[in-house]
Amino acid sequence: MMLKIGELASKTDVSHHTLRFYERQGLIAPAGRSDSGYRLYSDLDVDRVGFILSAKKVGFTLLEIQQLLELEITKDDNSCGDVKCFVDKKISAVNQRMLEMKRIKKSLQALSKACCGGSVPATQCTILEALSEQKN
Amino acid sequence: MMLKIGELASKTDVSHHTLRFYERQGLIAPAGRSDSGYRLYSDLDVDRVGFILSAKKVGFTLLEIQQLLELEITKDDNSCGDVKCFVDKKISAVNQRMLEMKRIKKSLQALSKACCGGSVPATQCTILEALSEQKN
DNA sequence: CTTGACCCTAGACCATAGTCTAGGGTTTAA
DNA sequence: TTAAACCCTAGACTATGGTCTAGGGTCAAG
Ligand SMILES: [Zn+2]
Ligand SMILES: [Zn+2]
Ligand SMILES: [Zn+2]
Ligand SMILES: [Zn+2]
Repeated sequence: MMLKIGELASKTDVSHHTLRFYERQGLIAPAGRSDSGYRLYSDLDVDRVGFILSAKKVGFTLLEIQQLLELEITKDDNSCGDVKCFVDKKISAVNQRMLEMKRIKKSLQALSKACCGGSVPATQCTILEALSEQKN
Repeated sequence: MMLKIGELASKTDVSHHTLRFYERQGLIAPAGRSDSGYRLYSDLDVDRVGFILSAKKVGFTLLEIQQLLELEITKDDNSCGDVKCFVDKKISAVNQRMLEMKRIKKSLQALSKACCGGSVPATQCTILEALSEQKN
């Protein structure tokens, strides 16, 4: 019933290095310790690693996951609105980054389009010229 | 005609810290040094900082900018095709990242949609439940 | 001749998410 | 009893793009 770190590692496919790293980051702590100081994890801890992995898959950072876990643990004192708000803020941040990436993509495509791409020397390459242009 | 680092910094809006950092990264080197060891920059160096800033704006990393500068310097020996290929590879990478962001955005939106967002306790919050779900 | 503004090098520090090593101790099985 | 396999802590190291400090040297004006 209690797992040592190596067992948890193979069960969750998270390395023991990473599990200890998550512990230092305050994401997970073993349910107890053996007499010799070995970490001992319970089934709840296994679930917790699952939560962390799920949250990572949807793009949350470790800090955000820490906050989500806090919400989870104290969920009786939090409302659905609190949790949804947390997710919606993340959606906004993701949207922001996507807009920036779209801008970048368009700029790059414009550069690519203007370049002949031939085997002629790049002496007059429009890409290099565009990047060299002074915007004063 | 020759600028000291502080002058280049205010001219380009790049801090002297960052200029020295770029130098360590091999992006730019002063045209010369004064007797007392001060960095002295030429007009070409000003252009070079402009190139770096332009390339940053379209999303290139410092390593990529280093490679682009290499292309620029040896442009007589490179073809337009080489330069365009470099940009197209970057576009592919950007597309990859955008796909991943879209996946994340959709997941987050699905989570948000399923949650009632009300002021009821989050004890049965579908978001927390979805993240807790085991995918074995 | 001192003050302030500038310059120098070398190196520490920040976030982010780990990975790995050194140098020990423990457990288990042959 | 000894070797393998596991565990422990503490801390270094990776990439990325800087920022900042410590502890000096230089230069110009008053
Ligand atoms: Zn061309
Ligand atoms: Zn071209
Ligand atoms: Zn609800
Ligand atoms: Zn909810």
